[in-house]
Amino acid sequence: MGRGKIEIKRIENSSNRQVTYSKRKNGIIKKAKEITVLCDAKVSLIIIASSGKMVEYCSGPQETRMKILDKYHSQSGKRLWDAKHENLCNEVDRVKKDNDGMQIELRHLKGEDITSLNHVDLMALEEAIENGLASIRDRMSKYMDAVRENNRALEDENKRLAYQMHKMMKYEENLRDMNYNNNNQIPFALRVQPNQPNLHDRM
Amino acid sequence: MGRGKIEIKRIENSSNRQVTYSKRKNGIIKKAKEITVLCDAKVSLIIIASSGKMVEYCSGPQETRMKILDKYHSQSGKRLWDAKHENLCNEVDRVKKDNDGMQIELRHLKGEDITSLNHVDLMALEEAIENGLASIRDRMSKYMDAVRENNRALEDENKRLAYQMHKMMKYEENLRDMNYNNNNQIPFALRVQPNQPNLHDRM
DNA sequence: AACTATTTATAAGA
DNA sequence: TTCTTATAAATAGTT
Repeated sequence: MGRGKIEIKRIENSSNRQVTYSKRKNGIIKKAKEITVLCDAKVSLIIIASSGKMVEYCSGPQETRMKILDKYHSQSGKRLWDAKHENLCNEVDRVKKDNDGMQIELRHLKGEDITSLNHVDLMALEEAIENGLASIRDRMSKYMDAVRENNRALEDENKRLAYQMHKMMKYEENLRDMNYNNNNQIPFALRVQPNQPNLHDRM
Repeated sequence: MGRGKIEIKRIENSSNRQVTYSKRKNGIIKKAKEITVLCDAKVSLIIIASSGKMVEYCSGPQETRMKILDKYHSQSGKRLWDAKHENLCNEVDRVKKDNDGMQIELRHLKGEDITSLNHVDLMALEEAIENGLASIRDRMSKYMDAVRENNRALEDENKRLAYQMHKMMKYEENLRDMNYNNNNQIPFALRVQPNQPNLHDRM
């Protein structure tokens, strides 16, 4: 119906196709409205262009479409909602399963509910926590290293000093032995205890 | 389009209405098929006569109608499915939201994706991690305390020893000054450096 | 988006 | 319903 007859097959020229789509889409919707009014019919019409854009017509208010689709469902016998319904149920189950798993993992990472874990689980959990706290641990362990190194150096120096003190005390005794005539100029308080007992037990 | 023009309003004559319905119904379905082929469109069309009889056209196989209705659902935002479906959809959304939240929390606890957090979030996260690792921290901090305490004690003793060394060296000098006649019995290597420089900088 | 020559749909009649 | 047919409507190609 136009200047020339056309075959009913895909219009290859893209812009022609687009124009024809627009015209015919309007035509169909107009027809749908007309049959609705003329004949008391109910119509649900949805058209989606190849671009994805959708237009729709529905006789009557929104709820009408639902009734129409219900009727379709019951008369065609084809599963339309059931399949959808089933898919949704499956998805809910799947996501809930994920949820439960993550909830447990979260509680474990927070140190809760870990009494029931066996030693393999615990090791895996420990590894996860350790990885997660890598940065904090890094800082802490570096700090610790510094403290211990300082500690060790102090111990070394301490030993050295104690050793020298010891030698020096011996020397002092020698001097005193060799010089009875000199009056004592070293107050007793200055005498050295060469080492402090039990210092290492505090670790 | 016929022998006479008609107004678009309900056809009161019942059999006329029925005839017109039949003709126009076929016309619309034909048009729907044509636009499907000509323009690559997707169409879902359901027509219900006032008698209740339904006819339908769907471009493509059965599953296409579901896709079309899905598209309708998502683009129009209008509720199409019954309450059961809606509840399921809501549940899926809710559970997925939970899922996402937990996934994020998990990643944060594992130290991932934390660059985007502001300082309040980070503090909360830190607190959670700290609580979770309370036992590990406890052990570590007790150990650390012991190390530091030992360190401090060693430092104190070190200072005390150094002070006494200092005094003793003075005393030795006095002794030497007072006894020029004695030959030197202290090798140079035994002379004490009273303290070790920069020891605290290692912290 | 408008025009218009044609095709197509269909109202009325049988 | 279906067929026919005159006529209204839709629209393909064009501007």
